Amino acid sequence: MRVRFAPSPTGYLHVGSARTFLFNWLYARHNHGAMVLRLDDTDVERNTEASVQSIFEGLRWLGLDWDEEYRQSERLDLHRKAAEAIFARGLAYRDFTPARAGEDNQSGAQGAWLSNPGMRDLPREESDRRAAAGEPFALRFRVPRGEGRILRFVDAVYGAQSRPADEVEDFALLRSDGNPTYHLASCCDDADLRISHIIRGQDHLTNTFKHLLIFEALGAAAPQFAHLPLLVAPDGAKLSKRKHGPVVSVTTYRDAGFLPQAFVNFLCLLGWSPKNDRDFLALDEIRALFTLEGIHRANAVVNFTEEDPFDAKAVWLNAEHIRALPVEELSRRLEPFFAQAGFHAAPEKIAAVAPLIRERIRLLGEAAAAADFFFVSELAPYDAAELIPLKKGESAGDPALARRVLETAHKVLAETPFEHDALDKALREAAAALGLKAGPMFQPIRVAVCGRKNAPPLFETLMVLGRATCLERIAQAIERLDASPA
RNA sequence: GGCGCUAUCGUCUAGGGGUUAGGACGUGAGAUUCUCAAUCUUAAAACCCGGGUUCGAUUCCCGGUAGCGCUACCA
Repeated sequence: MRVRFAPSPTGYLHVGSARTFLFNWLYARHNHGAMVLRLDDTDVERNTEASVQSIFEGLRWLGLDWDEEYRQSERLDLHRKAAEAIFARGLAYRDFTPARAGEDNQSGAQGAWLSNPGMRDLPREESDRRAAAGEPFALRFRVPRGEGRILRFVDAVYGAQSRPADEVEDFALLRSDGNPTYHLASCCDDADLRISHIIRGQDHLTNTFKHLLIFEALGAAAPQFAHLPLLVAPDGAKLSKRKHGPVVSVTTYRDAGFLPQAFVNFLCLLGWSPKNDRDFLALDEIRALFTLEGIHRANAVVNFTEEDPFDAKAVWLNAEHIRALPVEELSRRLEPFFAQAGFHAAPEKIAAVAPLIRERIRLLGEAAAAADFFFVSELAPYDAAELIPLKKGESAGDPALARRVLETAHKVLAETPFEHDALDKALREAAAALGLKAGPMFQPIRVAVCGRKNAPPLFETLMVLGRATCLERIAQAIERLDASPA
């Protein structure tokens, strides 16, 4: 059992490509087969080495591996020889018609594949003579006509497919520069590399009939086919960089702080179902559960908007995976995101912070904003009014009360051991002594210490911050209160 | 235009001749907690349309419609 992923390196790794790789990988690993990575770089004009690197980078980030690696550009001899053999067998012919760049024949032209009349039936002597004279030509496959031949294959996802050969155009095998086309190169390599299952996007479903013809001309058995429903944008169009921007690049997800396992989890659910009502899945589980039968046939929409570039389910899955991570690993994942925000802290510090924010972030990229007060030496300015607890329905609180709370807190924190239970007990007792519930007691402290109302649980936060910082910030909060009007 | 593929809540999907059409995300409401988050409960939310087959179709068949794909010397 051998499968392959064959991207053309013309840009970064696309989420659709990533999913195709994933499905191939899952199939290979589930069935103990080989995963082949082949770079289909026959389009010299558009291929770049940078793209090759970004594909590798993306796949490595996903945590998916492969067993063999090839580049089509290094296999051109094979393709040309195959083309010659096909030509020698009379299964292809030279087409001397100049290439028509950008021209389309969607506008009602009947039998567009016959639009180079004469070429198919050009006498061999004339063809040879013109070729010898150096006239450029494309090599076209001579699709059987008028024989009533029906091309058939059974797709593992879409079922039995058939098409009369008469409806297949005489597609090109070789360009006029002598380079193989995708169809030729791809089939040659699939045959040569003994690929047993081709799992690829549904946009190739109709192309498969051409490929059947090529495999036959090559004298090779056709592999099994499984076509995958396409990933589309909310507007229904196939995801594309030009139309949809960076949201189609896996690096965008990575840089925003998706965990690879979460992203893989999200991707696998697009067009495939474990059929067990579960959504949160680890890679091992997915691999164990994966079958081609679980793939369904309709295109899947990846939801995103201008304001919200990530599918809500992807974000939720990421939050779930973040919570499932051991603290040490989460800390390790968080470190670069903190560093990027200018927070360079010791691993122990990050490990102490991580548990406090893990339930409050959905993307690793949100961590810095959620935990800034743990790292900065000086709190960003905040409104003193935040320090003043409000009763329900009240529009203005009592600054004097806030002041009393903070002064009490300062005293309590100066003499209480910075341990969870001790802080809990001491602060609650202080609240009771002031005739306050926990809420109005804790809020001023929280704001004083974090610079904002919404933050992790108070005692844990105080402990991570440490006594000195807490006392200093509470003192500053009191000053702030005094300085503020009203 | 031709050919092909597809069609279940907003989205990802399960299901399948008789079901209260299931789950998840998201959304609303409530509970809970020192805030936020998390968690729990709960609500609203779908079988594209028309024919046929059938005692009975969302499910099977046909047609329509819509979306997508292919129709390149792109892959």
